[in-house]
Amino acid sequence: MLGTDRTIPKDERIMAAAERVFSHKGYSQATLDEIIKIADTGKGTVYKYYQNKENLFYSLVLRKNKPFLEKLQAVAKMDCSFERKLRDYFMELVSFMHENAVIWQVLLFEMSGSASGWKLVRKKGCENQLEVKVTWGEPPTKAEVETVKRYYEVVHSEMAILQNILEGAVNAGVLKPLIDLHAWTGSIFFGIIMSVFHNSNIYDLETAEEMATVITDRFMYGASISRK
Amino acid sequence: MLGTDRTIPKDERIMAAAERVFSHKGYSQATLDEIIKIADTGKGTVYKYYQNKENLFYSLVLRKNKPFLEKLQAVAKMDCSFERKLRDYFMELVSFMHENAVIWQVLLFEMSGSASGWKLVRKKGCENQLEVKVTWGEPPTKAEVETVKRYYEVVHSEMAILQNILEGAVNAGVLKPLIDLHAWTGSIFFGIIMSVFHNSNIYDLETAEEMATVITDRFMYGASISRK
Amino acid sequence: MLGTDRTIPKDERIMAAAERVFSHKGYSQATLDEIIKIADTGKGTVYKYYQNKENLFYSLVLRKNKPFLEKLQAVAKMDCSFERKLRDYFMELVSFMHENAVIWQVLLFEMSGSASGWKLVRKKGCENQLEVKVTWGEPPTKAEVETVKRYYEVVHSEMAILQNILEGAVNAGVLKPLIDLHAWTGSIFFGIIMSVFHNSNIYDLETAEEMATVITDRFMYGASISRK
Amino acid sequence: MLGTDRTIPKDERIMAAAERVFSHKGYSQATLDEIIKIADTGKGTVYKYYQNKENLFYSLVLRKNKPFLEKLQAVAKMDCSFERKLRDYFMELVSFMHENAVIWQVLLFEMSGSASGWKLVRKKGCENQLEVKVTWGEPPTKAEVETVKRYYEVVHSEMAILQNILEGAVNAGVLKPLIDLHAWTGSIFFGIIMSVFHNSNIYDLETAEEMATVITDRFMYGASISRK
DNA sequence: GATGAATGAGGGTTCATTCAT
DNA sequence: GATGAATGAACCCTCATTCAT
Repeated sequence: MLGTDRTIPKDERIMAAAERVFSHKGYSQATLDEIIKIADTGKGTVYKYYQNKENLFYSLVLRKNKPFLEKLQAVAKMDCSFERKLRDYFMELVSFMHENAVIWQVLLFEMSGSASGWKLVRKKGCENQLEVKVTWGEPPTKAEVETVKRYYEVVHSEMAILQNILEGAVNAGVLKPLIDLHAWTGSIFFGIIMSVFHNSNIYDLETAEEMATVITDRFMYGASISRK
Repeated sequence: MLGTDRTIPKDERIMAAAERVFSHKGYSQATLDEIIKIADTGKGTVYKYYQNKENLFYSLVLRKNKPFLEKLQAVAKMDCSFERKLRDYFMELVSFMHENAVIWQVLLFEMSGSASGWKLVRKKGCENQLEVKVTWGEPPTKAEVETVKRYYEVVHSEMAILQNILEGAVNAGVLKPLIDLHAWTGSIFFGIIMSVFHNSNIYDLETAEEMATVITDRFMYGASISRK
Repeated sequence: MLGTDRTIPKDERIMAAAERVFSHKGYSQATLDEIIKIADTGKGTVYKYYQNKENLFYSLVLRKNKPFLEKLQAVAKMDCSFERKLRDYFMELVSFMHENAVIWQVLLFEMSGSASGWKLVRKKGCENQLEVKVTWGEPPTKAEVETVKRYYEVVHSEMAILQNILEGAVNAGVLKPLIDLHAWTGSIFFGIIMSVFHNSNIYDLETAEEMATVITDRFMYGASISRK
Repeated sequence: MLGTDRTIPKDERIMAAAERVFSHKGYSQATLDEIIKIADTGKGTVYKYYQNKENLFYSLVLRKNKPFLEKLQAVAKMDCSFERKLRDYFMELVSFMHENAVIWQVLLFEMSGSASGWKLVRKKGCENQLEVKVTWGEPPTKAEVETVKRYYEVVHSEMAILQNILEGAVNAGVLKPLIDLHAWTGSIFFGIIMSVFHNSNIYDLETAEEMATVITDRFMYGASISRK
């Protein structure tokens, strides 16, 4: 029981319990009852610190994301070869996603918003602006948009760093010019994530490292034996 | 109303309605009430043809997967260049995943099994065997394992074909030897899927084609400007 | 137990139980748990027939109001002296309000809307139009306005008949011209209601009759044309 | 923030906050959280000075009633015509009820006691004695009776003064003899209150005055000795 | 004494599943 | 066989009240 340790503040105990439950059950299947049971606390306490279930989840995501982002930024700022930089980024990504697989799966699913009949799409040309695109049903409320936007920004914050690294490499003449850099970034980013999600045998540092190396190499030089 | 056409058997009307609803709402948010309303049938009828909600979802997945697999197999059997084959496989994958984004997202989530405290992992060396790996809590019942296994196998059936294509190319000396071919396959496969999930701007055949070409090219020759 | 009689349909059993509970506890203090216990039914059943608690209450009000309105209308259409007509109207009002004291008290309280920071006010000059007047806090949602409007209309339907009777009398020269007839009507109407609410000793037909006579008499010889 | 002024004692700050909140939200919708936030005090403090929510409400009622009663008594003691006295009483009543509409509405509702399956009824003939009349369910506990009795007495204290005025006028031969004076008093008293509750257009002194005049006039020339 | 973190019973509401018709 | 009325466990959330600090 996580909650048994009375020295840890309630809000942290709740957060820890939430992490465990969301990690195991995903969002919809997770229940506050289970969380408070693990945190050994009352139901009202959760609502004191976190407004509601969604906010608890979001808080968890933010909390996880913060140190992760810092690591990624540190990588981006490193003074070293592009290839090294890329490899390190991938390493961090692989480690993190392995540890937080379920939660980030939920995050990505919610972020896509597709299950609600609408999406957030970057405005063409103006990539910082997001616009709501309704595909069916009722348009979302402002609050709903805000929620998805927050999720979107979490993921985007992680991707943006990769995009920067790639951009730098293109400008430095190390990479072929990439049209639609953003799409490329997404493809790599999501590709790695999904691989991690579905390869549970990567769970130690060594394999993570190995995986990062392979991915980097493949990204850089491709799989073909011949040259184009 | 889909169900109005009385000539169509009930089970098919239910299936069609289920597709519509699951595609829109995902699994948890989908309700039988909405499905039967669209199918214009009684609630008991659903339980007659499909044991329960989960089974209905699975049946839908199977039904969608079948023609998709056939297309992929046709691609694999084509007598043409590896590159063409790859490109065509990607095309089919992109189209299909675009059309069935929400359902397959659910499928992948459920398949990961982590949502229940345990996973299915391929036995090292013996890749056809799956074993249950409990990460916490109670071990799953046989029925639960069976459920996840079924999802796993659906996805695996799609990936296997890609793996075959790659394997052939390696053997033919067109591709560099790929250690852990399975992991590679997963990486590519999931990378594409995720890109599709999160790029709503791919929605017509033309862009799908373009995307497939780019992916193929990148996979084959990499992004580096120089040769290794 | 009201619900024991299996021959009565569930929705009527629920309605009967709701009447009992709302009559006893008012709106806020009434709980669905108690209602379903009395109705001997499941909680979901309530939501099948009535969308939610508020709707259940409103349905109850409508159901009570309908026969009451018919009686009042019958009185208004009677071919007799104005005084007789008025007395009969009062009689019906007194009986009804005695029987449904708590429910109508709730109705009037909710209708006033004052506890929500806004009111429905008749537009000056244009008495059929209602407009929202915010006195403090957030303006109400459309749904909230609609709810209060419905309550308002129930009460108004009862008052309108009295107003008609009075108007007829003024036109016939039996009553002094009454400026702001609507306010007058309200004053009389609410005065009677409140008297009933707080005079539990009026509970038989005889006293109701007596009370009606007294009220009529008092009203007439203040309002009668023939003096001052 | 009402509570910011540190010179005012806590209990008064709480009372002021309670007035604001109960006036806005009614009883059930009012929360202690909002009250203590406005009062800028701790939750425990409320329970120190006032035992519980109900008691806080009652204390508020008493506090409001006291100066009001004094005004009414002053009116009753005035040395002037009955008509003037009546008009002034009405004026005070109208002003007060307008200002305290929500709180007094709650008060009247709770006072009726019917919300709990029993009522307080004046013993016939012996009007000062109250007896409990159970209409259904369990009889109330002594404490519950006491609570309702307290509310009853607040309202009665206001009505009693009107009754005195009327009684004096009857004895002085200004008014017709009124059988069941108490019922009459209630009818007038509650009639005015309800009119105020449901006429939000009375909100300044001038209209209050006007209203009082009209009511007086109407009452008088129906009740005046000089006719029929 | 004053506080406010913590509580948990209880509220309205949803929905997969059952079973009598 | 097909139905859909009925169910009730389970959900998220609120808030009056307590009590350790």
